[in-house]
Amino acid sequence: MRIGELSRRTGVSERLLRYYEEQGLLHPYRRPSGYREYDESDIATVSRIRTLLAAGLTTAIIAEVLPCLGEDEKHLAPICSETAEHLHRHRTQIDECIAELQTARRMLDAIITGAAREHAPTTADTTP
Amino acid sequence: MRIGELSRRTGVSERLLRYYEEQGLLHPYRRPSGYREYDESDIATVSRIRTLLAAGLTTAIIAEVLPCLGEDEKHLAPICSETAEHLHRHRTQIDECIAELQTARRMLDAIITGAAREHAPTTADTTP
DNA sequence: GTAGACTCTCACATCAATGTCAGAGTCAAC
DNA sequence: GTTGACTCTGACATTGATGTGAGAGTCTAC
Repeated sequence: MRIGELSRRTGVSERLLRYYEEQGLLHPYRRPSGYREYDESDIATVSRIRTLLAAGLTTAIIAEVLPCLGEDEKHLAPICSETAEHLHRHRTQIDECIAELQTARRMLDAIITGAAREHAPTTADTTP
Repeated sequence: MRIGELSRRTGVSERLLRYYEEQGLLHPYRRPSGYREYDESDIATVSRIRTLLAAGLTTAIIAEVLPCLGEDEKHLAPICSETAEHLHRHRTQIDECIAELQTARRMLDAIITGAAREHAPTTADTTP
């Protein structure tokens, strides 16, 4: 498919799709005309890129990490230890962030519940 | 303490500490001279800010979330229904954010595990 | 073949998180 | 009361992820 379709199907602007290619995250082949040609798997790749970007990774890191995430969870390429080091640190940060957010969530829960019931339980079970 | 000490103790530049204040994340009181005066709890706050920023949240979001991470679980103030409405929306946002981060975390996990073991289990137990 | 939609490259703009610098005021120790 | 370290505000620069627009080439359906 061409860039317009990929853009529509992923919700990511064409500008960004070109940018991701420039950063080495996507590698569409080119028609003789120069038009980019993407395949179905690129949809999943774009989705992954968005997830990792949203989690605070940079395109540089993602470029190193993406080859480790094969089409369907087959991460074929091994990564250098430096990158692994970085990933470890970032994972820890994400863990901390999740923990913070969960704390915030519990707190909100307590407030909301308390507002509804006129008092706040210390430990609220809020699992959806 | 003044800004220099907080900067040294948190490792965050004075420039950023002022920026965080500008964004509503910190609220030091001011001496008559205009000097900012921080207290001990601001160290923890700055640490939280760094964690949340590193995980991809914006200062705007953090500004809304931070008050929910109170010093010691004191959320006594009763709230109007409009505020409750807001809290509900916010809780949803936090839930989405947590879900996104968990997705990213699983992704990182797969990569790290795959790199370490040369093959990847579908569900990796990576709790430290 | 041609019109309209699509794509190309390239360049400039923006936004958030940062850094850096300048000039002026403040604090503390001597 | 003076000096050196600290702080203030304010302005400009940068970097990474984005948006936007221009001008030229390409595709497709008629």
